[in-house]
Amino acid sequence: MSLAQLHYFVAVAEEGHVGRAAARLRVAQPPVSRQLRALEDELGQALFERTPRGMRLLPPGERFLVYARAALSAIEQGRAAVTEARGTRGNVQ
Amino acid sequence: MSLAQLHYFVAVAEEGHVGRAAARLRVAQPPVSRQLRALEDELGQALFERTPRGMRLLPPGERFLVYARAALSAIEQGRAAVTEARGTRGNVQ
DNA sequence: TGAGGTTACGCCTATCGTAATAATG
DNA sequence: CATTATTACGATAGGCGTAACCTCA
Repeated sequence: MSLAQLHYFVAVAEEGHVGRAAARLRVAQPPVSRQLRALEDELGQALFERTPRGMRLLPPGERFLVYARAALSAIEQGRAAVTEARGTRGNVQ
Repeated sequence: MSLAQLHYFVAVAEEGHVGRAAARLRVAQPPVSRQLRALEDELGQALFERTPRGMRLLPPGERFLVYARAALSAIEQGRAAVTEARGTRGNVQ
């Protein structure tokens, strides 16, 4: 699993469309499609249903989405916590 | 930032020692050392103090540790949530 | 037959491990 | 001078983009 996979997964879940997700991510479609499949392979579970109209989340995908967002959010918070720390690093001892 | 960097960071924070962290991660020392530095570079902030005895967390590192663990934990929970879903995927519709 | 997703393939970047090097108490 | 971290370097693997292909209503 990789952070890119989580980002791609969330984007596709939100767009319901690999093409739009890729555009939003400023990446070509194939990487998104591949990483999505790799993620499903690793989890041993399909996360999306493929339809001629796009991608629809399956129940396992819905469940995973919650934690994918949580993980990405934690990382952003961590980044912010460290960045805000600039100037507070007096006590290096 | 990568998940490997987060794993490496947490291991080093817990071990206080790149060598032991690497052994625990079943990886050579250099990758751990490099990824740690890359992480610090990306965050624009030192996370550890280097001593001849090993590595000690600096305040920004302490702050980041909380969120790094949260992110990794969320991923594990996500994995579990999907895995447990096996057999519950009746309503694919 | 058109909209959308996937596979093939070549290139490029990133990461690893071994070995050598630096730093510090 | 021993312990620990870092840098050099060659080899490998992973990921991207373009282009071609498949599928289904």
